[in-house]
Amino acid sequence: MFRGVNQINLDAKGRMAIPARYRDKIATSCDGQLVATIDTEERCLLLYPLHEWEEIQEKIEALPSFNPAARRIQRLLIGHATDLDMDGSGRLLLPAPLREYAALDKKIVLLGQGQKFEIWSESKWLATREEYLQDVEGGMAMPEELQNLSL
Amino acid sequence: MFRGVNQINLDAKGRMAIPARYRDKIATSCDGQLVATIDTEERCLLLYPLHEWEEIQEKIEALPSFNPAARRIQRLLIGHATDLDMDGSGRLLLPAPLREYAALDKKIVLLGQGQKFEIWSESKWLATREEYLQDVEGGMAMPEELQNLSL
DNA sequence: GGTCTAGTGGGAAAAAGTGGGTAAAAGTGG
DNA sequence: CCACTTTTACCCACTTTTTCCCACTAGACC
Repeated sequence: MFRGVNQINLDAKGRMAIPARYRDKIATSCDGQLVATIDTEERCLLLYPLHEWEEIQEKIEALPSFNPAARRIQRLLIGHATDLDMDGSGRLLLPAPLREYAALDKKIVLLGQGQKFEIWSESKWLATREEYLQDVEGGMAMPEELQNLSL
Repeated sequence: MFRGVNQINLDAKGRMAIPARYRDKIATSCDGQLVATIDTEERCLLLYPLHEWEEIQEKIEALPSFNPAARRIQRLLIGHATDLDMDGSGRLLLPAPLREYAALDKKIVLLGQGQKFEIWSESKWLATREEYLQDVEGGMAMPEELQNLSL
């Protein structure tokens, strides 16, 4: 399980150094093979260990292909999914199209999210986080399961 | 399984270089033999490994031929299906009629979509993608299978 | 304060992409 | 049916990009 926020700098070639504390887990769980794709609701990227992604892709491909909404999801998610390998120094090269989608410049944020990571531009992440906090404060509607959660 | 976006340039002869990361898979799975046809819903092309296409063609041929809608699909899909071979440098020559249908000029995009690829003109793909993202944001109606998908 | 490790940058070798030229084949006309 | 023209396909060479590796810096922990 991945968790935590990490501020990371992209270098001039678009590479990001995976924080060392995740490297062993990634190396053992998927031999350094990851898949990055876009998040369709927010302008950020999702980063999965290879086998996690393959399960998801199977589910997406199994959707009825005559359904327009399903076709869209297939095009967006599978269409943007890109295999990435960690290099010898524990870095990932994020392809230009994905960097553009998420507006990643030098400063980015890597968010651990259980089975996957999310990659945000730092500025976008900070803005979105503020927005979320406002919503919670404003008494945003919550599903019942959430209200019964004891932290 | 194919996935990912690839920006590709057509050369003056209408050839497109298949990205190297797909070549091995194509060479082993169908000995470099592919079939391209049109997508009837969007102005893009579909690219299948030969045997994948043959299964699809059998299904299309089996449709009731007295049904006008079925006849249309047969004429459009089978009618435009064209055998293509990778050349020694891993390139495909896209025939002029197909290029015209999908409005392919120099800059095109190859989208991995599981068992097949889609080929788009770059400008059309970017426009369509924006449209899709808007729809997702706007809470477009989704099939039940999709709502239960956890990514 | 020294050593080790994570992070960063850059350079060189290899591979991928691009273009063009030539030979073969197909099509056309006499 | 033969010859000529045009198109297609195959191959080779060059340029650009990518990938891999090594070295340096900075920070942390002993």
